[in-house]
Amino acid sequence: MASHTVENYLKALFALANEAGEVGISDLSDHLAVSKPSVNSMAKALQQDGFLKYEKYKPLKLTAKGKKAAALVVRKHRLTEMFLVEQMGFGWDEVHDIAEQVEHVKAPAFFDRMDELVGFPTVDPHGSPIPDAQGNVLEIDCVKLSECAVGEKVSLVGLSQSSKSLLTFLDSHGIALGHTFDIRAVEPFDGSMTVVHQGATDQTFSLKVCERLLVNKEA
Amino acid sequence: MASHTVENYLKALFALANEAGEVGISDLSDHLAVSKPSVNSMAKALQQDGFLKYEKYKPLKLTAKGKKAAALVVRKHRLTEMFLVEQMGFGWDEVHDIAEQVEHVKAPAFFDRMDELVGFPTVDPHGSPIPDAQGNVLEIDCVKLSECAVGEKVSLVGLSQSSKSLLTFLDSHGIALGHTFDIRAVEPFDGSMTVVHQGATDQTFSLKVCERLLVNKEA
DNA sequence: CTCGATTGTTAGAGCACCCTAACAATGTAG
DNA sequence: CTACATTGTTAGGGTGCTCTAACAATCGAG
Ligand SMILES: [Mn+2]
Ligand SMILES: [Mn+2]
Ligand SMILES: [Mn+2]
Ligand SMILES: [Mn+2]
Repeated sequence: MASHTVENYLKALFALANEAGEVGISDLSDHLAVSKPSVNSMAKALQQDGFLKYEKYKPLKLTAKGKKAAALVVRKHRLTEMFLVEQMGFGWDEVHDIAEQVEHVKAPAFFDRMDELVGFPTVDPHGSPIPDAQGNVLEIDCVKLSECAVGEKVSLVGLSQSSKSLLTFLDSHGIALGHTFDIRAVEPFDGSMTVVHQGATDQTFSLKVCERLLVNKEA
Repeated sequence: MASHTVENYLKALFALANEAGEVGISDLSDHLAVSKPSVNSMAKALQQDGFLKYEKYKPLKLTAKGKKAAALVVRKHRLTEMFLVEQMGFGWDEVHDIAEQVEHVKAPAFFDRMDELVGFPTVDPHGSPIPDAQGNVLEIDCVKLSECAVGEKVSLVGLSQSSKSLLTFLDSHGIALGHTFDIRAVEPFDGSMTVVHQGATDQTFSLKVCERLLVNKEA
């Protein structure tokens, strides 16, 4: 099994590839808060173990083996988050840091039981998909709220880069997954949007917020 | 916070001191499956951090700080075991290895919630006491079954060194914590005991088994 | 008291992971 | 096409934890 450290590298590689396409040494260095030379030598080590294809000055590419290993760590992370929320009563803004550690436990039965107890979920508490036991990830069909037009009716299905502060913001506005928005107006100047939340209250969100809300049309 | 490795050393030190009194480098070496030179240098490091009093060729002695740190790891381990059994449906013979890893998670809220969800237990699934949040351990009043005499009626309150094979043995004989035994006979030749289990079935246990069953007189 | 077994220590090295300083390659703006 | 910013690499070193080989201290039996 991969070490705690290696698992975190793989997860970061996987996440960055899925949002930025190409992953460079610097991206990983920023994301993991580790120096570039450290990433560089880890890249060589991961290549050695067949997790990565690495060529000098070229973007890093996970191999099939690397992708699967990464997806399985993501699976453990997201199952843990789901378990923490559903079975242990934590808030969706409290679970990421705990899951960041629990994901490294080597005990398949532990995660299998979590899966069972929360009813084999397909998404985590932030709407991100949970890879299956083989490491396959289901793509979720959604767009950023910021890309929607006036008049559309959408429902919140996920978040892109759910940070603690975003989650707190959403909590304070009473917003949760599944809630609906009727888009009333888009301000051309700064891209802020005015919507009707849950068919009831009017709310205005900055572009920054709208870019991080992933929604599904046809509410 | 102490590293995964240091936490395991502290826990071993604590456990060995509580059962063997004096703890030597070799004891720890055996218990942790690590070479004696490794233990030797770790002893110096732990001394450096104030967890241990170390003098050449003398037994190792945990300081108050060391004892508290160790007890808090034990607390996390045993709360985890309790949680795994009570909330997740694992058997008492499956939880130790999982807890051995989960105990190293740095997230007080995680363990506090476990504690709450299982109702602030004082003993783990094997009858061992759970230290409190300050690191105080309650001594449990018990004796080995092997030290009891014919005619006594006792109840099982714990196990000394509960190994997987012991737990499996007990399971296969339908024995659980809280069960009662009427001591019918003690074989002078090999120390084996014949008892009435739960006031119903007759069973005979070898000395080896009887030495690991901790019981309470006056059932 | 002495010898041999046990236990503990030192020396020397390796592996995983991390760092800074210096330099090289790459890509882009002018 | 050059100049500069960005990105990546090498060199060299450090920490935590581990090991084996060799040697030293301690303890108990005879
Ligand atoms: Mn997360
Ligand atoms: Mn992690
Ligand atoms: Mn245990
Ligand atoms: Mn452990």
